Amino acid sequence: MAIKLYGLRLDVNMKNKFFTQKVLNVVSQIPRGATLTYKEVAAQAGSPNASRVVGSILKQNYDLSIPCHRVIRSDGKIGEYNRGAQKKKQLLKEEGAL
DNA sequence: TAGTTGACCGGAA
DNA sequence: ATTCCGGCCAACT
Repeated sequence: MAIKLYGLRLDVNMKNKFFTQKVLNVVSQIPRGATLTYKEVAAQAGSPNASRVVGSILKQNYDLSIPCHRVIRSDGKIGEYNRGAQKKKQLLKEEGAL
């Protein structure tokens, strides 16, 4: 559904490709040994309340050049991972991020 | 195009 | 410490 507001088309229920690109970019910039939370990534990408969406985006991404294992939950838990939560924990430990 | 689904978050019980 | 619940919003169907 599209809503017109002051000449702007706000598409409800439709994708925001800018957000997705920004998320991937932010995650790819996380240095070795550092971690960000899903919420922080969402904020960096311009949508502070879209932490859950960050997860679904990273879930879709299989590009190894994007270190999505460095994104963890704000409550201190590790969170999920494409190749298994154990693998994620192991990678972080190897980088000294734990 | 409308409805459903989560790699989440923060507060409440 | 641990579930439970409502809100969030791009992707999926």
